[in-house]
Amino acid sequence: MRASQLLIPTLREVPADAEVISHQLLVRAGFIRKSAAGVYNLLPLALRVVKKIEAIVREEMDRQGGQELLMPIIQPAELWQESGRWDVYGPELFRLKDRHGRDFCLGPTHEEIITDLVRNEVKSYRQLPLLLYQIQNKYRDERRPRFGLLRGREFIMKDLYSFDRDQAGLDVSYQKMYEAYARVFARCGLRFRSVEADSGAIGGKDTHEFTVFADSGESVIVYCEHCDYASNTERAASPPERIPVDEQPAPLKEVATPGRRTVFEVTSFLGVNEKRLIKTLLFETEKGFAAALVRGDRDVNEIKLQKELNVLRCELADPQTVERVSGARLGFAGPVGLSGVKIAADLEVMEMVNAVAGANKDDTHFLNVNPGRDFKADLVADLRLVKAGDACPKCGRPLAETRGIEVGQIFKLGDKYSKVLGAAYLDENGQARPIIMGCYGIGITRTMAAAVEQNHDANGIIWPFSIAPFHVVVVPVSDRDEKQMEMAQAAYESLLGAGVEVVLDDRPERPGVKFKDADLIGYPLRVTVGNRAVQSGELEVRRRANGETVFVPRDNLAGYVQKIIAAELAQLEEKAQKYSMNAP
RNA sequence: CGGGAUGUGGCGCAGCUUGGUAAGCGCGCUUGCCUUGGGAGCAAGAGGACGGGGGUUCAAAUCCCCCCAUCCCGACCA
Repeated sequence: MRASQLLIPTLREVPADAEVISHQLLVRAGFIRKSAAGVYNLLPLALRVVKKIEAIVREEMDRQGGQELLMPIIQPAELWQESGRWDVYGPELFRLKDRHGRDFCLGPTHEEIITDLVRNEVKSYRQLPLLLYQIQNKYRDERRPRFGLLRGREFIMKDLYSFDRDQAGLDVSYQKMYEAYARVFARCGLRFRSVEADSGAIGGKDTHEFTVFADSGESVIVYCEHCDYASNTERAASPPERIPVDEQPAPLKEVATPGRRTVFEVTSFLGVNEKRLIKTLLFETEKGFAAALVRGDRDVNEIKLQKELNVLRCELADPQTVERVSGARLGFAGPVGLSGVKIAADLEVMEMVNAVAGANKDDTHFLNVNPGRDFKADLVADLRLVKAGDACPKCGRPLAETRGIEVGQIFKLGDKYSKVLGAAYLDENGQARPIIMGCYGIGITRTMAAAVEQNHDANGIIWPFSIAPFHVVVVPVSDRDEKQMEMAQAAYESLLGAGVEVVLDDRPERPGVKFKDADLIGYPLRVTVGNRAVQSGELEVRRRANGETVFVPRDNLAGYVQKIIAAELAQLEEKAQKYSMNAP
């Protein structure tokens, strides 16, 4: 392709509305343009990248026996009503009506549609297992779309659904997808990790997220540097820290703590360690108020809490509510004598002896609070938010923390959807059984953005060879120098002939402009044709990633470039290989 | 949804406090000359009526009200 004819509108300045680097660079380098908040045009370069990622995904899905199909974006409300999610999904579901007033939605996911399809078409155990997938646009009316392609309202996703006879079959399918996912992201040149995750509203038990390490990521994950443990903090388990105590419970005692509101203020005023304080946080749920108790130096994991309380809504109460419910200003709530509130205590709290806690009275705390004796917990569970430095639940060594972008997630659904939607098969004995399902998503457009987050420098994007929109750009230094243009043209044609994806930058621009654009766009290789090349017959091949430059005789160019590309792809394949048959 | 901010040619911004004497700058774009190894130079041009609506005023980009859009923080997140 000739740059003079391609739509690659590069920008010199950073767009004012782009915050994260992938958003800035994709806009500046002419890959995307915004249409509305969270809705983007994918320009020719971006579409090429998307297609590259899709091709890798297809290969890996097919390798595991996946079959591609295509399901509708517009989905009838009836199916969603049948599964119960029409009401549960909330305002995030894009809803619309047709001219007859029938309700539809734009699919945010396709469990309903695929389950409907399968329940109608699959009747026998002989038809199972089945791995069906599609690559399709998805719609979620996010409350707050942000970060460009990282969190859009319209995005491209690959979703695969597995259908098995039983749990053992599901385990096999899950295993296959785990391997496929690791291979996909390795081949895309991403540094990632599979992490244990929370299954959220989709339900199901086992689930892993594939997370690309990046500071701009929205998920916080903890991982162990010594073993293979990694988990989203939303779900990370936290074995209680055992603190040996040789004290005997002492009598409860009230002390004045005037104006000491925070954990730090109270403990330093009383001269005790934060680990001795019981932090009491009030939450409002649809089932009433709940108090979460954790040690003073800990934070509450609201997702764990919500799960343990078995509620849909769980929000930290505001100060007025706290005052009303506890009878004291914010900062003086405690479990002792707290009534009308469900008390959920973290495991660690139950082991405390002679602890400090709020007295539900202004400017007052209790000393020598002993769980069980001074208050009863309605619920004892792991409620705390894991953070860096906490012990790894697998090997006990300190965990590290990092941020990441979730590019894929795999779930074991079980019979959640097949039961409500009535997707069953007849087994060998003629017995009807629910189909056991799994679902597996990869954010294609998000993966593209994540790749930019991980692969860029001050000058622009550095595409991995496997997903670069083009492999090479040929840059004649002067468009007015006939010999250079001729040589560039010949180089371009020889590369084209060799099957290399190449752009000839034939624009009448000064060399600086073309070099800057080449770096910004992120072609992995640049072939420069200047006077030196004309005189020596050797072309300059420069690697975008490290600036390394090699001079290659013109007749060897195509072969040389082919070799580099092959080597780079082989290297990625080698990384992918490591993940094969290497499951959770 | 709560809090904050912004909206002026394609992009980035100034002007708004103290209404009038102004729509201005840089980049980009067009034409010509010149230049050609890291976003050159000179010259001449095209392009906005200031997010939308209403109001105050002799007079509004500037003041007031409503709405919309966009971004940030939070909440939320198959």
